This record gives sequence, structure tokens and C-alpha cells, in this order.
Amino acid sequence: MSRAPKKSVSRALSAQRPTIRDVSRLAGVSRMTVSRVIRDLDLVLPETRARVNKAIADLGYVPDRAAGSLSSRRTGFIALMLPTLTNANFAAVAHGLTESLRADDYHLLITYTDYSLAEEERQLKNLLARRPEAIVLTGAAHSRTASRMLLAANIPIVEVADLPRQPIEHAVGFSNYQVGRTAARYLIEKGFKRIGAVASSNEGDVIDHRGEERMRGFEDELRNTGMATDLVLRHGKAPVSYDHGAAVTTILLEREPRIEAVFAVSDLSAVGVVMECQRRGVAVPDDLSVIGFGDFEIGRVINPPLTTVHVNFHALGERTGKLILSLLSDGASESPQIIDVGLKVVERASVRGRR
Amino acid sequence: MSRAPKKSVSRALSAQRPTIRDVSRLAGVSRMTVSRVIRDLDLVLPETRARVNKAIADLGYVPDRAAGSLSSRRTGFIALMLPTLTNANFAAVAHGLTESLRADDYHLLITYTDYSLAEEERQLKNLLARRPEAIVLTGAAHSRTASRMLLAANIPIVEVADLPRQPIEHAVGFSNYQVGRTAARYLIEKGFKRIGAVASSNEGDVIDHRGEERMRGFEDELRNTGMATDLVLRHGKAPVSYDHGAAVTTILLEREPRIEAVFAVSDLSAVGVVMECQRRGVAVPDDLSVIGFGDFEIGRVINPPLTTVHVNFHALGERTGKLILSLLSDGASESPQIIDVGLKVVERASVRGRR
DNA sequence: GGCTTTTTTGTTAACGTGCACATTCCTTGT
DNA sequence: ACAAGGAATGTGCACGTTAACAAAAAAGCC
Repeated sequence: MSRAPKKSVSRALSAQRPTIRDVSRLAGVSRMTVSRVIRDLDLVLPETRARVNKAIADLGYVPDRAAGSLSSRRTGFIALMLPTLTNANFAAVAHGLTESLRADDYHLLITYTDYSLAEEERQLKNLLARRPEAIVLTGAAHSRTASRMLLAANIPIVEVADLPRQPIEHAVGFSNYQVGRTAARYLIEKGFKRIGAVASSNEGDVIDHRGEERMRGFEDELRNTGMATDLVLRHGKAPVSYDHGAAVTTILLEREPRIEAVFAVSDLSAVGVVMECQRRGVAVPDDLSVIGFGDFEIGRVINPPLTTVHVNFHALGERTGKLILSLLSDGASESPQIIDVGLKVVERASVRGRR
Repeated sequence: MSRAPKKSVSRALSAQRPTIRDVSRLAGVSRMTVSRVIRDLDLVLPETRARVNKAIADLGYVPDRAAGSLSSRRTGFIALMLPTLTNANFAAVAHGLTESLRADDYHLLITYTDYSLAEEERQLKNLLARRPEAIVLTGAAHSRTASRMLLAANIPIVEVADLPRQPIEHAVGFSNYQVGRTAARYLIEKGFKRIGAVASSNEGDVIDHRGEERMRGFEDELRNTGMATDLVLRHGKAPVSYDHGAAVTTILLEREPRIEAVFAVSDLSAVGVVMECQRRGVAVPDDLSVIGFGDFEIGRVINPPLTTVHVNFHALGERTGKLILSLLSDGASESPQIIDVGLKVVERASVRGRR
């Protein structure tokens, strides 16, 4: 393959983007002074500053952060690794994080893993090559290599959207296990006897660890109360969807037509349950009560509106941002922070008020 | 005596993250050979390559892309600037773009402007400082400074999610104007006579240019058919929401109780319309037909399901990614590409089949 | 066996910025 | 008037990598 040889290097150079050196020449100062003006270090005479700013404007100079990073050993990047951005709650985390970081002009480096461990490892390597000053990722499972790379990076690590039993370092989130217990408790206290739950099985290549945690909590609470767990159903591939909810409803109603209440590990699945019930003439909540998780917008709009376990993901993102800022400014390696943003049941009409 | 003074430096280095130099020493080769192994340039003897890879693994070496970028003048960044990621369709664009870029190990640099022009300018400056190799942003309006900065950057610029009348350079999207016309055409052909439309006004600090384009198209189509446009309503602040839909429904029904069909510039607003109708006992679609835009998930779930104008945003992202890859590889500055991904009406139950 | 290619590896000089000092210029007190 | 100190600006080098070229080693050729 013959590549057109770049003979016109010198011409290219002059036509290239201006550097700090060009600015300094035009303004008649040293590079360092320009650098000071750019970074607003306030050791520059106002009139010098004005001259430099004019030169910057005239040339259309834009500083090169890659060069700056190399020299200052500070990239201004915060890495964020999520399973997906298509999920409104994860998007909310990213949004909250962005907002709390924006003022200090850190830039989020966002990556999705699409729920794949292999992809997580690949992404992580790419991410670390950008030398982020901190890294935020969803809690729960990581591959061994991934964990090793994380630790070797020697930067603050924050796990979010879950409170792992053994956090790598810091964690901001909520307990998925508690979500399950809370949902179970709620249904039990409403007086329901035949209670079911639905989640994905781990038959696909995607494994929903967080959903499984919620299921564990739900089962444990049922057991602790001496109730049966035979209506706790794992079926289909993760991540769950409307179709999942519809499918499991069919199975559940076959297995036990007298079932009174169902917890779905995600609102998406819960909405599917509600719709399948409508299709079959099963009244919600009179025949079957449904509670979901995530408080997705959609749950507010269907009929009946969906009762759900709510977590403030936007706030979660903000808390994470603030934590990172404090970790990065104090310099002192603070002891691991575990922050629980809590959760609450949002009562709507999809659960019957039994007592 | 030539190397004595640097002794302490090299020791300090060993305590820090390993560099390519550490790897080269351990493997007993030059830095360049290591660099070749890393980038898989295939000019390295297999056994040498193995030795280097072992050294890399032993040290836990992770290359520094900032340094690499500086030297090679290639950052591997593609900038993406969107109004928000909270909107599922924009998230889909980001997702599609990521997927088509992933193989060539470009990394997306994502920013949100929160629909603010001032923020767009700020973000753009930050973005350009990272030296992206291409930039993707939503079409329609940009401030003058923003446009100037974009052009000065001298990289491929792709506007998405709209086909501006005067694109800066490339564009991948659809015509919002056509969305409006199509929606109007659709309602007209169904035989409706009293047709309305709802959007935000520009009273807030956020201006929804794309929505306004849809409105223009809608109005033009009505006019061309000789129909009245007095039920085309602009009200409330952007971005629109369920509440917006509910509020405008009230106004519209007061103004003309016999109104037969409404186009909402967004499904979110359309859903609000449907719900407010339910609340007021106005039957959809029998009393009032509703068509939205965006084909959001929520429209599939409400009752009746929402008829809407659909655009494949995921594909839009993918097309954009492919375009960028071709622009970046060919090197030749191709002539501006304008790609229309089209649109289609998705017929559901919220519009009455009149004829 | 010498000579030309080809393959593999090494050397030097950037890339554009910021840090740590060094220098110059200007006040100010005595 | 002069040292002392502070404010403003400048200098040299390092940050970690890769492009371009150079050199060495191996292979092919007649």
C-alpha cells in the first residue's frame, strides 16, 4: 500500500493549530506567562493578561490537555463504567455525577460494558490508559484481572448502585439485598399469603448480579417469616424486559392460580406482568398485586400506576461526585467510605391495601 | 560520571507507575520494540514479543495514551455533544455510535449541554482541548463562537438528529420539518378536520429548535391543504414532559371542545395528553386522536398504545460511526455527506381509523 | 562468497505543556 | 541612598510516548 508521503511537513506545521508558543510570541511574553493566564493563576499583571488573551483570541488558540496532563500528571478525567446508558437509572447516575463534577472541570469518561465481564475488562484497560484520577463503576462482580488492574491503578475507586459485601474501596449506593427484603416485608405486612417473585435466570451470557441480590433478600425475608418460596421464579435471560414480565406471568399463573402478589426485580418486568394480567383478564391489584423496583417513569404512567421500590439515582451520582472531589482535594488517603443512599417504597395503585 | 546524577530519579520512577522504559529494561529491548508490541505492529520476532509481553504482565504496565497522543498526534477520541442523556433517543444515538466505534478502539467523549447554548460553548471548549479526531453534535442552532471554534478545529464535524438547512459539514439524521408534515399528512388523510398540535413556547431559557421545526412542518402541511392552524399551540417551557401534555390538553379543549386530533412534538407530551383525556373522560381515540413523536418505550405501554412518528436513533448512531471511520481512514477530505435515515409512522391505537 | 534485500531492532528528536527555580523589576522602610 | 522583600515574568527540563530514520542481523541471489 502506497501512502502519499507527507512531504509538506513544514507547510503543514505553519498551517497547524497554534500552540502556546505561538501565543507567547504574538503577545511578546514567555510561554509560562501564557500558561498562567490560561489557568487563571493570578500572578499576571492585568494588562499583560489582556494582551495574552487577545493573542489567544486572535489565533483561536485552544490549549492541549494531553500535553498539559503529561506535564502536570493530572488528566482531569474521571472514569465511569456502567452496564448500559439505555437504562434510565444508570443515565441518572451519570447525570448527577456530571453535575457535581462540572464546576471543578473534571471530565467524565463514560464507558458501557453491556453487562459483559469480558467487555468490562477490555474497557477498563482502555480507560486506565487515559489515566483517570478516579474511577466509578457499578458494584457487584468483577473479574479477577479487572480487580487487580483497578487496585494497581492506585486511584480512588468508587463502586456505585450496589453496596457490595466486600467493596474494593469506596462505595455509594444501596443494598439490593435490602430492596428484596423491603419488598417482601411490604407485601407480608399487607397481609398477602401467596407471594411470588420474578427475575431472570442465569442461562444467558449476561448475569444480573444485582437483580439476584434482590431475589436473595426477598427469599430470605419470606423464609424468616416462615412463608413458602415456591413461587419465587427465575426465568429467561437478563436483562429483563416487558416480554420477560409477560412470560413469567403465564408460568406463575399456571403454577398457582391463587397467587396474590408478585415482586419483580425490575419495573420493566413488573410492567410486563401488569400488561399480561390485563390481557388475561386478571385484575391488578384486585386479583394480583404487583410491586417492582427502580421507579421508572413508565410505572407512573401505566394503569394502575406501579408500586415500586425507589432509589434516588441522581442523588447517588451527586454524592459520588462530591466524594470524589473530597478524595481528590484532600490528598490524604481517607479511609474507605461506604455511603448508603437508602431506598423507599413508593405506594401506588398496583398493590391492594389489604388491611 | 555521565549518568551518576540521575540515579535518584530512576529510583523514584520505579516506585511510580511503570513506564515503557521500565518494560524495555526488564525485557532487555529498546522502548521502540515495546511500543511495537503494544500496538501490534507485527515487526517483532515472536520470541521477543513474548518476552516483552511477560515484562508487561509482570510490571502491570498500562500504556499512557496521553503521552502517545502527544507524540503520534492521534488521540483516539471522538467527541459527542448531546442536549441530555436522560432522553432515551439520545442515549440510543450514543449507544449506536459506541458500538460502531468500539472495534477500532476509538473512545467516545460524551458531554451534555442540558439544552443550553452557553453550556454548549463551554463544553465545546473543554472538548476541543482534548483534541478529538472528529466531533458529533446535535444539529440546529449553535452560537456563533461555537461554530467558529468547530470550524477552526479542522476535524470532521457531524451533526446528528436533524438535517439542518445549512449543515456545518456532514449530517446524519432526519428532517424534523418532515416529521411535522408527515404527522399532519397522516391525520389529514384519516379525514380529521379539526386538527391541533402542541409544543413548548420559547419562554424558558431552553429553546427546542428541533421541536419547532416539527411544528413548522405541521403548520405548513395544514396550510397547504387549506386547513386552519388556529389549534396549533405553543405553550410552556422546554423540554416538554407529561405535565406539559396535560396542561396543553386543558387549554386546547377549552379553546375548541370539538377538536378531533392532536399532534404532540414529543411522545412525552403526547402521553400527557392521553392521560389528561382519561382524567377528563375524553375517550382516546374515539373523541380525540393523538399522535406523538419519538416512539418512546412508554408509548407502547400506555392504553391505548400511542401512534407516533418513529426514527431509528440507534441506526442513526451507527451510521454516524461508520461515516466517521471512513472519513478518518480515507484521509481524503470527502465532500460533505448528508445522510437521511428517514422516518415512519408507527400506527397504534391512539388514532382512530376514520375512513 | 560477496552482494543485495529483507527482517528485526535501536537511536534521536520531537509532541505541547507545567513545575521548580531563577531572574528582573518595582516598592518600601530606614 | 540602599538593602530587603515582594510582585511579575522568564528559563530549562521533564512528562511518556512515537515518527523517522539508522543500523544490525538474517536471508536470498547468482
